[in-house]
Amino acid sequence: MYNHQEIEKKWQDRWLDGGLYKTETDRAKPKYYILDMFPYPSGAGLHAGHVESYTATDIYARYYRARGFNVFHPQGFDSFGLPAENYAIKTGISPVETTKKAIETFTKQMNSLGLSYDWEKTVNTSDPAYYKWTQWLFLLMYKNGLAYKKKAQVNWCASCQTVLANEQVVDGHCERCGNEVIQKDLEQWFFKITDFIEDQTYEGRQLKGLLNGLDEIDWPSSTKAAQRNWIGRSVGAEITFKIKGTTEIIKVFTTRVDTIFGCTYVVLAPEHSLVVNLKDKITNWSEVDRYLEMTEVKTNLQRTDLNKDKTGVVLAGLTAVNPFNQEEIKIYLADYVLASYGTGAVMAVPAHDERDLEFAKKYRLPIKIVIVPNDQKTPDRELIFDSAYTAEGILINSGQFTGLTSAAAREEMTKFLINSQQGQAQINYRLRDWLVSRQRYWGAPIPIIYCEQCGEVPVPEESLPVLLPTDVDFRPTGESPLKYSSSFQQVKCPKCGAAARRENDTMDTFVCSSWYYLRYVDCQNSQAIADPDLLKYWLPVDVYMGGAEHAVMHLLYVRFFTKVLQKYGVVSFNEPFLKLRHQGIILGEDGNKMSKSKGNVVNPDELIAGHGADALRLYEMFMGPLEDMKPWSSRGIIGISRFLEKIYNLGENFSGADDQKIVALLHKTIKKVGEDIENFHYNTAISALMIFVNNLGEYKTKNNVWPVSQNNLEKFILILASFAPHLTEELWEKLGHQESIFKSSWPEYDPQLIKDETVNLVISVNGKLRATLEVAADISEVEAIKLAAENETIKKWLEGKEIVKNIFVAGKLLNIVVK
RNA sequence: GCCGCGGUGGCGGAACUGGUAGACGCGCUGGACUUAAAAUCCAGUUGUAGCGAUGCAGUGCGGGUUCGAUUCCCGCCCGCGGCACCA
Repeated sequence: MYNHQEIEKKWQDRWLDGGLYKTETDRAKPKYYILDMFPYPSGAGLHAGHVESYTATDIYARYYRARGFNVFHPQGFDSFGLPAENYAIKTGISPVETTKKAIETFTKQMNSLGLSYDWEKTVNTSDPAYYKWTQWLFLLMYKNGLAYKKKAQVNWCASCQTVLANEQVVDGHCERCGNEVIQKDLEQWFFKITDFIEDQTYEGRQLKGLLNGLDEIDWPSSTKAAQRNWIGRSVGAEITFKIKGTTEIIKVFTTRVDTIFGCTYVVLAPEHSLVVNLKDKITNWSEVDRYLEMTEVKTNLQRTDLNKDKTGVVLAGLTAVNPFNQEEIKIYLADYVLASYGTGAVMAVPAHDERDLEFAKKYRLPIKIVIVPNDQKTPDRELIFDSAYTAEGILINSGQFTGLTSAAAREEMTKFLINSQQGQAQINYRLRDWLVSRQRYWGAPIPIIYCEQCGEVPVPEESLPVLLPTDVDFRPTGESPLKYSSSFQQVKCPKCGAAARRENDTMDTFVCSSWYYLRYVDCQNSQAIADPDLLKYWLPVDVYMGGAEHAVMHLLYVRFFTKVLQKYGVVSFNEPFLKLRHQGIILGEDGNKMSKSKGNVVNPDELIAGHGADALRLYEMFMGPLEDMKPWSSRGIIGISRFLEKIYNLGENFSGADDQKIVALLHKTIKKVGEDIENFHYNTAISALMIFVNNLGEYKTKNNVWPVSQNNLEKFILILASFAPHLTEELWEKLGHQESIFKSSWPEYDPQLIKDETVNLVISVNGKLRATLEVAADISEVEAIKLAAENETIKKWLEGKEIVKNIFVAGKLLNIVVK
């Protein structure tokens, strides 16, 4: 009987005690670095999604080891963060304690899945030996002007009592707790991620930026697209409008200079500095002031609500001048223009922009058509009044530019702007610098000291790490709890020695996870972030696996860090992860997202106890394509248990000579499973393994003996081993092997054996299948036509018809075209 | 609105560069074993007409290219994900 509990426990103990997964040091072998996104060690333990992605990489790691690669496959813990801190606030138990316990649980659970991690290579972001280097990296950024403090409108979550990065605000709400995010004017630390959007040259080296780097990596197109969207590059022009009778100017940004002859007014964001500067010239100030007050109390969410009516107010007494035709136009203030993007001002072209049209209709502003479709037919005014013509076309009513296409006009008009010094070509980005400071306790302290004399002073490298104090009150107050730790605050200025105070804020946990992948290779090193030789040998990561929810945030930040590290010579590569794959979300059995409240959560521990780790691994890989979202099925895993029991039975009851058909199928299966693993097509790999067993089963004798030689059975077990490590290791031992199956090589298939001698030749008439004939694989067209003509069914279909032609695909089909 | 991905039996899904649609698994139906059930084994299982051989229809919808289309092209519909008053 197949007793999975006994077998799995036995081998897990032996593997760990025997150091089976210890990273090899033989540098002669080609390396292969396979990495999982490390988990946040929550108190809830592993969930089905963890099992899915960790199993996927485990199979990959075992396969590449069998293929002769020096595989590096570590795992660690992203342990700083809010849940542990919030738990501490509730219970008074230190995050240090809860984190330690959670990591123990996670490690135990991962081992119970038979995952082949080398636990000597691990990281824990809340360990001072780790965050010392997080702080070191902060200083690297600081020294190179990439970390700076700035007062700005920032995102504030009142529930988490901290500021957030733009990436952590989803639809105006906190990514963590769902609370609505408000804007606050605060002084905060930023990383200059915007410096790395485009390619740059540094000390004679070409460094790829965040945009172009995407072209060189094998990542899902959706993830690349998400990053490009987030960066939001727009190519256009900056144009200067003079304000009549003053020395002031308005700069606007547009991607459609070609429409500028249709500009009938200019709009400023309420926060625009001109409003205050020109207060004296504005004749309706009380009205303007009322509008300013009204917009000030609105949240960002309210202001960017697409469904609301556009509002605005004219700046009476002011007139702007269109630099192309000297037309004098009105200036409006409206909160549909964002202060944070471009110049905070736009030229309004109602005929060719929906937003401007809506505003123009409401305030009865002129609408002037300057672009017509390529057929030169002027769209009628009624139509324009309904909906703006936003497509490109041919320019009309545009002075010397009339008749040009939109694309040509943009070029010519930009030249005109440059020559007349009224503007320039301009590229704008949506991406803002990364706000990294947090007013929370459970994170890496920012290594900065403030001195009355010397100002902002970085902590000297030799004083790192700046330890997170333990004498704190966790309760959030809107200021970092570190402020109230006396041990933390007692510090002398590193420059002048006078009494000073520390920076109270900690770093965003995404900073900790932006570099962990390189620490694994030398995780004990206290002298350097990692030994350059080790970095050179193992990096970059060959395959990275994790959830698609990190498409922007983690995956963008980690690329940014890598580019910084490359620029300053810490690493020699530009992109951290050559190949990236996402595991799909596993839904509850009811098709909904798993959640405690819905009661549809599946528990890996229970499944391992009931069906075994091998069954759980195999089933999650069999459910469907790895990257797809798919519902759990408690029946489905039973099908896998049946399959594994069959194999156990096969391992105990086999004998005899091989059937040639079975041997051929075995070699085909070896080929298919290998190729499928390489492409992460685990579902079809498992299907192929099942087909082999099913076919072998058909030749089974009456007394239940499987007709296969030990030699060939071993080959089958070897290709199954990556999926079901425990069962295959057990059978391997039963077959008389002393050494682990995971020290064996992947079996080679014989190309001669997988060639079919006969094939089912499809005979179709006018493309419709009418018969299949079993024929020699190398049958000629002439022979095939002859055989088809003799076939009764085919005869019937050809009766009274004239054969126009025959299409013959060797070894596949013959299509007879008749009239 | 823009960008990315997808739509195939009762269900999860398979189908290489256009060439037997529905592999594999679940479920279901019938049978064997059993006092009975579970487990296991055998047969069947896209719909439809037919006792049957077999025919017809069929991969979201409408067109097209082709000897032949789930696969390629055009136009739609629907779902998921990203961005979004970003000018």
